[in-house]
Amino acid sequence: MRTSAEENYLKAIFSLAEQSGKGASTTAIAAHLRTKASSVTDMVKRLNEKGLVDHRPYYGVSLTDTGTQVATLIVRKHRLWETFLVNHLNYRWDEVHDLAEQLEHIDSDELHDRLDKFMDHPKFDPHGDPIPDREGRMVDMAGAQPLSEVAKDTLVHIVGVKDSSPAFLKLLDGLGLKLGTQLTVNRRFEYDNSVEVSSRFRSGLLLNEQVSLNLTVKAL
Amino acid sequence: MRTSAEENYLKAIFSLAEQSGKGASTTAIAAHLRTKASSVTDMVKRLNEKGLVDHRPYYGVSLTDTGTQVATLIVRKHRLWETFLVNHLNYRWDEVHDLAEQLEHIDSDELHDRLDKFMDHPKFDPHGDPIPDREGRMVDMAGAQPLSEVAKDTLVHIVGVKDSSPAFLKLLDGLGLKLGTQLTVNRRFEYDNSVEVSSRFRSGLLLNEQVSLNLTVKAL
DNA sequence: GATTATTTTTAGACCAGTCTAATTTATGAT
DNA sequence: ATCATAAATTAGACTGGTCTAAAAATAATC
Ligand SMILES: [Mn+2]
Ligand SMILES: [Mn+2]
Ligand SMILES: [Mn+2]
Ligand SMILES: [Mn+2]
Repeated sequence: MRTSAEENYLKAIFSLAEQSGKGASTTAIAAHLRTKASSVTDMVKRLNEKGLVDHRPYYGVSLTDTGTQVATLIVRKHRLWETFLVNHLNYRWDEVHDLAEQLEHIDSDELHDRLDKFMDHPKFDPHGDPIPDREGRMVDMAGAQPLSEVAKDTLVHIVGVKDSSPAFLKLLDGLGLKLGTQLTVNRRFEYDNSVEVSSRFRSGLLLNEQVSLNLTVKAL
Repeated sequence: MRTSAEENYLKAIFSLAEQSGKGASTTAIAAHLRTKASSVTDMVKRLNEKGLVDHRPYYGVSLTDTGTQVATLIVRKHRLWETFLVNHLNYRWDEVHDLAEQLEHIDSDELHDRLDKFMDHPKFDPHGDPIPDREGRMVDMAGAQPLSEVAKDTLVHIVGVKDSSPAFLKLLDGLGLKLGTQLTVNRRFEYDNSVEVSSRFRSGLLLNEQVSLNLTVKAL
C-alpha cells in the first residue's frame, strides 16, 4: 500500500531526474514539492527502505527500477486525467494540473485502463507530453527541441511546453500559440537571445528567451 | 481544509442518521467504518470542535447544519462518480462503490459540477439513490417502500436497493431483477415472510425476507 | 436496589508526515 | 591547507489517525 505523499515524492524524483539526467538533490526535491529539506530526508529514508529509491547520503537520490515503474504509472494516471478534463469536461489546458495532482492518486489500474479506452488511447496529454501505456512505454520524443535551438527559416510546429504553469500557458493563449501551430524563425537577436517568428496568423512575433526555451517544437 | 477520514465519518453519521432517524452510536459508526470505538470517540471530539457534529457523551452523535451540508455534498460526489463509472466507463452497478469511495474525496466543486453537466444532470445513481444538486437538494422518494410491505396484487417497479453490497447486487442480476423491473406480489407466506412475485419475464419467483426488505419499490 | 453486561470514554502507545533548530558533511574561495 | 558557505542530515516536537487495554458510565437482569 502506497500513500499519496510517497507517490508525490516518487513523481518529483522522476521528473527531476528526467530533466537533469542525474540523481535528484534533497533541496531540488524540497523546492519541487514546496516542502522542507528535512522532510525530504525523512521520506527518502522510508522510500529507500521500501526499495523504491537509491540514496547515497549527501549525494543524491535516484529511482530504482521498481521506483521508476511506479512513478511512470502515476505519470500515466496524471496525464490521462488531464486529457479527460480538457477533452470531455471542457477545461482549459492551464486549469487541469492541480486537479490531476489529486486524481493521479486514485488506486485502481482497472479504472485508468477504462478511462484510457474511453478516450480511445490518447498518445499525448493537453501539454504535448506523452502518455505512458499500461506497461510504462511511451512514444519517444525524438526530434523535439526547444524553439530556442531552431535554425533560421526552418518550418516547425509546436509539440509541447516545458513549463506548463498556468501563467506560461495563458501567455501562449494570448499570443495565439497552441499545440500544432506552425512557426518559422525569421530572425534571432544575439543581444538577448530573443527570436522573431511567423505563424500563419501572425508574422513578426517577438519571443523572449524564456518563452523560446520553454516551447518544444519539431521540424516538419 | 477537510481530510478524507473526516469526510468518511461525516458520511457514516449521515447515513446512519438517515436510516434510524436518531443520532448515531459510537459502535454503529465503528462498525460502519470498520474501525474501533475508541477511534470514533477521538474523531467525534475533533469534528465537534470543528462545529460539524453535536455530541452528548455516552449518548449519540448527530450532524450540525453545516455538518449535514458537508455530508450531503460528499454523497453528491459519490453518486455522481458511480453514475459516471456505470454510464460511461461500462462498470457494473456492483463494482463501483469502492472506487466512488475514493473519488468522492476529490476536492473541487467545479469538477463535480462539470461532471454533473457532462452527464446531463442525472437525478439518480446506479442504485436508485437520488443525487443531491449543488445546493444539497434531491428529489424526495415519497411513495417508495420495501417490497416486503407491498400488498398482494399491486403492480410496482423497482426503484432502488437498500443494501448495495456487491453480493446482493449480484444476486439481483442473477434473478434478472434491476431498476425499473415491474413486479406483482402474488403470494405472501407467513411462515418465513417470503413473497412470491411475478415479472414480465419470470413468474412464481420466490424471494426471502432478506431480499424483499432490501428491494425498494414504488407503485405504478 | 444490587449486580452484571454492554457501551463509551480515557490513557498511553505507535506510525506517517511535517516543521524548526542544531549539527554534520561537502564544496568553493582564499 | 584553512576557513567560510551552502547543502544535507539529525534531533526533537507536533498533528492526525489509529490501536489495545483499562476505567467509567449506562443499560439490562435478577
Ligand atoms: Mn499528486
Ligand atoms: Mn500535463
Ligand atoms: Mn470515502
Ligand atoms: Mn450508490
